[in-house]
Amino acid sequence: MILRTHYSGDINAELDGKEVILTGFAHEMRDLGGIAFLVLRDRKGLAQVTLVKKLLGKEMFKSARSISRESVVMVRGNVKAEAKAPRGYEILPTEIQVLNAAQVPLPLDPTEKVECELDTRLDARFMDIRRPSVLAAFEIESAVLQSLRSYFYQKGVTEVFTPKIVAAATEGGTDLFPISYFEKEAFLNQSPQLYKQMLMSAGMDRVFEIGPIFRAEEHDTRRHLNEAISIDIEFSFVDDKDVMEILEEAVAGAYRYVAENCRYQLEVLGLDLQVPKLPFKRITYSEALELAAEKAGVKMQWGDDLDTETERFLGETIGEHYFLTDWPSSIKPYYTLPYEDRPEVCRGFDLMHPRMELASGAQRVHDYSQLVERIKGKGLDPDGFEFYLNAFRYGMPPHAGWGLGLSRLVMTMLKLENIRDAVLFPRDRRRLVP
RNA sequence: GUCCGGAUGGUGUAGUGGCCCAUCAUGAAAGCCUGUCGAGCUUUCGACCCGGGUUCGAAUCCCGGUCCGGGCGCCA
Repeated sequence: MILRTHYSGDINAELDGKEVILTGFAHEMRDLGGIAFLVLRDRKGLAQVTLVKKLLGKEMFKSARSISRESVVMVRGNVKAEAKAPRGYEILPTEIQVLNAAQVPLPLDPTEKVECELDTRLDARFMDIRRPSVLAAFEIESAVLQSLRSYFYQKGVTEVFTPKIVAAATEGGTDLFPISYFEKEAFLNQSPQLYKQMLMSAGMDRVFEIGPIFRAEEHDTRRHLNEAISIDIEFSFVDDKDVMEILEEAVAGAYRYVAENCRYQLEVLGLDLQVPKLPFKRITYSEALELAAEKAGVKMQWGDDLDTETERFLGETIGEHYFLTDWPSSIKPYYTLPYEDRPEVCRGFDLMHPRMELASGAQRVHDYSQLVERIKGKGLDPDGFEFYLNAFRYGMPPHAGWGLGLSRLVMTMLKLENIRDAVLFPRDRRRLVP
């Protein structure tokens, strides 16, 4: 039993005279006395239901015009082409049922006439998402995922899931959330990194995973969350340059897919989406440092991680997506492969949007002894990595991969101010509910 | 963690010592209106984050707390 024949957005004047059943929320009511207009909203748009007192009779007219905003209603009626109606059609109802009445007052205004603060919106997120521009962002996020998945499948990549509950801090540095796992202590995984590498040793050759990652860092910015969705790939028998091409194609492909398939949502958001041009610029870490020193007088030592100021300067100067490559080995993780002829530089890269980092990846170390040395060099204990290191002892193909933040991709694509706008129920330093 | 800013009806706001039993918009309730499309008009309802202090008088100034926003830090 499906309680509708059409979505509002699917109706057009060509259905003139046809009976339809629409279900959705009572968006607003404009009552002119002898005639009233009930605007019904569902996820594809708005439909005007015209209530004419003479046609409906006093009783039905009276009860229909008293429907509270945001109540869930079902309308059965006939489509009528009508020049005076928005979008050229209206519904003349024969039956109106309130399936579930909404209480008043509402926690926020779903018609978006009145502004609403982020905190208020997140507290009443279920209703916030009823706002068309909020919903549009999440529908676009779904389209981005669809685009990425189909791109990976077309490239012959196998989709996998790796554990989110893990035994130990796998990479050092970042803080993990401890959880209780029967009689043991366990953690929420910060990244699928070690597992996707192990799958290279397993001969899976090309894998991708889209799933949650958890960071217990106490950061407090518009672009960080403690739970995020990461898009990860790992390919065998390729190098860093190859996976950078995969990355830029995946990102540009997502833009293209959204531009072609999410016209309604982009219109709701008032966006004219420009598909980024390929290939993205490649800038080495050293070049970035020089650029920042020359033009902005930013003084950073070679080997320092780029601070926010430098990152922002580079973004403004370059003005489009770009890769930062050839990082100092000292500031990239142990699994990043150093260049053979100059080991102080490594084959790690970041994909940058002018506003922020979107992804990072690398050619990986695949030699067991070298990996052990790199782990030691970072001040970590190889014993803690035994389950991981074992995969390097019996034939590990050379491999490379990256991890891309889904919410950051959507946030930058849609020019959202805060990453919380790109996550349904964000988890940050303070927010655990809803 | 730190620096800056903020907290006023359900929502978004105005108000920096008396003009405020608090402004405007939206909303809610009632009424008028047959083509609205942010409909219009009339009436009504609904708020100064918590605690302490200064003062004849505090939404407004001071102290403490809580919460929120933004920047930085942190972010393999």
